[in-house]
Amino acid sequence: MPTLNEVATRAGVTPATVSNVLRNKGRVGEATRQRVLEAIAALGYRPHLPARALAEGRAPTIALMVSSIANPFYPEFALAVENALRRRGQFLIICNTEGDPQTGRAYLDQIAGTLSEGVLVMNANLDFEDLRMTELRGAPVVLCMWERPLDPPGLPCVAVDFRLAGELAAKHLLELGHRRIGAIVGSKVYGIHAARYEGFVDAMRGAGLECAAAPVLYTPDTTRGGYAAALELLKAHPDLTALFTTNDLPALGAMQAAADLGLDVPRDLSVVGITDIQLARESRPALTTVAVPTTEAAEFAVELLVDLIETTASRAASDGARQARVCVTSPPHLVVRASTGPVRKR
Amino acid sequence: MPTLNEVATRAGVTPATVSNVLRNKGRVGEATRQRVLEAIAALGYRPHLPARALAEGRAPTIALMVSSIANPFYPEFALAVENALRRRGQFLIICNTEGDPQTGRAYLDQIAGTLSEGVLVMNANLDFEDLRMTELRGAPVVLCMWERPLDPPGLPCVAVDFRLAGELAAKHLLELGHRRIGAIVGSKVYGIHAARYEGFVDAMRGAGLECAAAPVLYTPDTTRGGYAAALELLKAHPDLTALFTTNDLPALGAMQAAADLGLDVPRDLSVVGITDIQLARESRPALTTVAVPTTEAAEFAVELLVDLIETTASRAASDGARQARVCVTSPPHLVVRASTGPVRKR
DNA sequence: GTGAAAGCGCTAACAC
DNA sequence: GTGTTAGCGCTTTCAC
Repeated sequence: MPTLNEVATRAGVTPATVSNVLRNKGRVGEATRQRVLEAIAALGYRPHLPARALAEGRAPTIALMVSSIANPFYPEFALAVENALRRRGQFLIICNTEGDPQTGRAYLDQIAGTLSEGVLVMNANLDFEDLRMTELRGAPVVLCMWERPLDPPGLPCVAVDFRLAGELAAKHLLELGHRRIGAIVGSKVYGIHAARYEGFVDAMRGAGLECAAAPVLYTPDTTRGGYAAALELLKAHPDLTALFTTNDLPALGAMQAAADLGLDVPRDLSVVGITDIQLARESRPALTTVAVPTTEAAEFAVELLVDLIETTASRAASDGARQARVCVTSPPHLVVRASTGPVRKR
Repeated sequence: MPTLNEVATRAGVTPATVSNVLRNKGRVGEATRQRVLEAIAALGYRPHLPARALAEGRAPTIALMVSSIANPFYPEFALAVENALRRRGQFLIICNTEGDPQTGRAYLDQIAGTLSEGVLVMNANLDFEDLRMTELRGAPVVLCMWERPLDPPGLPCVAVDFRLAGELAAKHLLELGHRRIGAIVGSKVYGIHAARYEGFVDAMRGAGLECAAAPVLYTPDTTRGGYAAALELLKAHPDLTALFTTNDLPALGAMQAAADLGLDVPRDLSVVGITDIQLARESRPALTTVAVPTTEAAEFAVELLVDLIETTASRAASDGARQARVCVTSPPHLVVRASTGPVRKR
């Protein structure tokens, strides 16, 4: 591979000039610029990114930490992130933590601040301590889907009003006349679905329904989890006419469970989810859900991260204790499809 | 961030020694080793990956080119790749080409051989010329899911016997007594589903059925595509009792179309796919499909790529025209679920 | 066993 | 406008 030096020799200039041409910095005469560009083309020169990273003190990649890229929601998000990064000439490294804080830490230790300029964190079950440590080491961190806009985590984040999402889902069911509503809450462990459930509870209370009356089940945030939970819930409470779930995957699972129990969705049972992943549109019946602005969140996250990287670079670790920035997306909104319908006596 | 040099000073040795300790190379006295390790721990030293990459002449990442990481099959594959890479201390960069050769080329130009030591290519609609160019530049390339083990592409690849997959799917339908079978072939454009269809045709011929009799439709390799194709096929040929599709996504779409036409799967219509993505298990009815060894393919691909990287590094571009290696996975196998059943007069 | 020195390919001050 | 000079943080021969 040709180096910048060889380009310089061939064009009869010094490396510095080639570098300037390459990055449109410094003043370069039009004639020289042409000669340099010709040399670059002739040699097929391409900048060596690690060398540039070393010299600049910043690498052209960012890391996206997810528990598993195979979870259907993450790829949609990752795609949006990659797009935003590509526009800025950055590259995306995918880090699967497998929900294990140790694996996450190992990744952070290895690449944060060296190979990766910054870190994007989707629900990956990371230690907040590790993340703060990462920040201190000079690699900005952004939490990608914080659920409580009003209750920031002490780390920069993109916040989505998931409480509202839960509320909208619940209100939709209430408006359809449902009163006996079961709730399936994904991943209590990670603690990220609490706000959604709160929104649900608020709406129920608002309708004069004491929520303790509604059966709740906590379950892993997967189709399988939703399936099992729905089965259990529906067997224990045959009078339920609707199921609220904190995520689309469990909702999809719940619909399968209903089918297996011989229940027709939405005639016998209404099901509503949250997020609006691609699958929600494609399931039969298509899932009614509260759509979350995924792409917007991804773009905000990248924007915020890049911003932090710039400022971190400039202020040379002056005031560490500054307020962590939080960036709120536009609100989630209800998408009515075929999985919900008016309540019906059975 | 502390540097290797600082570690050396603190431990009272030279950088070379620290480097040796770090990589277990060269002889280092046990006492010194201890002092160095202490210094590393005390300072919280972590190697600067770009610097190492520059010095070693090789970066610790590989690039995975896919048309879109949001396509449900790729994340499963990407997960397996990431796992295999992580075990080897390499990192994964995701490159979405959006099915556009230009975008692919831009990626290759930027990172192949600089940021990325090698390139893994999933069906990403890349120019083979660009790939060969990439190889010449010193960055090995591996095609991840070549469909014809017997007909290598002139690039190193992991081959899966997709012709057999098609054959198995067809034979399954034939054994169930189906004779009027429609075929939905995904993405003729990319040319990657031809072998699957060939296998289907072979099996049909083997059963004494002239295949021209079976209606075929080419369509994008998506749920939506399968949906539209199935709708068209079933309307034009109401006598069809089964649908063969070259991929799971279109198969899933076909099942939706059947449902929307009031057909019961599998009573009125059997549907079979190829691949066995996660969704296949989770759909209702669960999809009968021919499972492809995804994880194995991912592991083979990484192994092959790493191998090529080593040999490329050692033989200093001596014999360029060597035979491209092809690595064949274990054969696909039929997974019978609920979407296929015995033929029934209607 | 450990140290000294050169260099990987590039950027960034500053001098001319 | 363009060249000169130092590094960036690490690995790697080769002396000692």
